[in-house]
Amino acid sequence: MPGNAPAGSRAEPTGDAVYRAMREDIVAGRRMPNERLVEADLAAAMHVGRAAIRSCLVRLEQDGLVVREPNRGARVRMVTEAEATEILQTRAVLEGLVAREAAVRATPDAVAEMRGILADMRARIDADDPLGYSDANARLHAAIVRTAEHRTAARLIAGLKAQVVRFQYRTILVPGRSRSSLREHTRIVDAIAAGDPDRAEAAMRTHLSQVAGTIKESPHTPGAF
Amino acid sequence: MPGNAPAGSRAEPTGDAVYRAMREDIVAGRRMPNERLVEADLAAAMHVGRAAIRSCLVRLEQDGLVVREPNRGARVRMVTEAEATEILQTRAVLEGLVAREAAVRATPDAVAEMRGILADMRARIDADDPLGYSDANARLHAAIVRTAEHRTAARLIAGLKAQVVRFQYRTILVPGRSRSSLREHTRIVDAIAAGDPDRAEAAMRTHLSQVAGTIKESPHTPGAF
DNA sequence: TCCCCGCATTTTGTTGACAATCTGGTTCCC
DNA sequence: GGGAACCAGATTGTCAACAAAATGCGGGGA
Repeated sequence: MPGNAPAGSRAEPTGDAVYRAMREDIVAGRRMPNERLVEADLAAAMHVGRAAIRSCLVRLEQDGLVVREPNRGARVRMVTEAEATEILQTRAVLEGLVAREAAVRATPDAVAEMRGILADMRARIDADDPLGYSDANARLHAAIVRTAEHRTAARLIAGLKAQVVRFQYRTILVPGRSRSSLREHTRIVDAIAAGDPDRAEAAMRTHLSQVAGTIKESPHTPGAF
Repeated sequence: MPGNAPAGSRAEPTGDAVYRAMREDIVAGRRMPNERLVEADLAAAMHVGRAAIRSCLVRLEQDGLVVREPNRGARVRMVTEAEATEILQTRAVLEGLVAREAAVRATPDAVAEMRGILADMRARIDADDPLGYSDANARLHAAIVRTAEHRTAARLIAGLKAQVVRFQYRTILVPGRSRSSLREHTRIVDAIAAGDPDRAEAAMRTHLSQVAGTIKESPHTPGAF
């Protein structure tokens, strides 16, 4: 087991904290796309040296969350609709791989957890709680990724997800989407429980294709975040 | 077209050049795994400030090519065999996606180019030139990726490839591997030429499964690079 | 009125020095 | 003799100041 990050140990004192905070700001939409990220301002706002900000911006650029032009500074990266589609296609095959691995490795405990989350999702639909549903949705995908024990795919998926959370909110408001989504998720979990990798992968891929289709069809809401 | 890096423009004056050089050093194996990367030394060796090296190391860490521990510096990342397998699995699904897209988008010109490369590969086998074959191999994959016009997948694949080039050389020496490899590649190109996405994806995935299998079965050669 | 040129401002890129931390060997005490 | 504290060397993390570059504005000329 190649030492993954020991959860308890301290990482880069300031640098890592700043990175996480900034990243969270961007993915949560607190920083608007195309917003300029001036190093001095950020440093002052976060009570930290400019060097830390700089290093952080480099990392975020590598993550694809910001763009940095040579002598013109950094801006929050604008993800176009076409690119969001690309990203979702990519996520689809990666999560397909993860579902496949999960089907191979799933323990009864893991399956039980997934079924529990499915039940929660159903409850959220009945309670007409789209945000709660969305949250349970995320938990289910996370559980599948965890079960797969595939660090490489997990890392890539996390990176891609961060780039498109902004588009996510569109799907959770489409009427009737939740019910079909739940059906799709149930099929995925069934395949994993049955230990059928092919079916698990196929189910995951059709699920994410549906999501992509929903995003493409849903209307633009430019400044709506 | 969301402005990709305009090839001709100048990027970060020093930073980008240093990054590319260092990356090439690691990928090409001129820096051994686990080798310590001391900022001051690198800065002196490359005639550049420590800040540039620092920024470069941060980028390489995000690429997964180096590991940086808090106050203990950076080292070239050691990729275990198990991890190489993970990476190849991931590449398999990503290149599968790319092959699928290529099948949809392929123009007659693109297909002609691929067939030309296939012919070259055949010639290299007959000439008993494994390095030339390996090179043509890379060119074919690159041509497929180019045809697919899928920037997201292309970026991820490039990142993964960089991490495992070190293992690549094992496969090209396995006797008889070249001929089956050529067969697999021919099937991929046939499917792309026929505009059959499903078959293209399947062919690419079986091909990369074979590669993964070959790597796993081939013997360790610890210090051999 | 419109366009082009030069200047001041803003912001990034770079350098150097200093502080904090870790490593490894040494010494002192039991 | 063994183990723990300690000290010197090395290396990273941080900061402040300087230099280079780009942007935007205002003035001058056609």
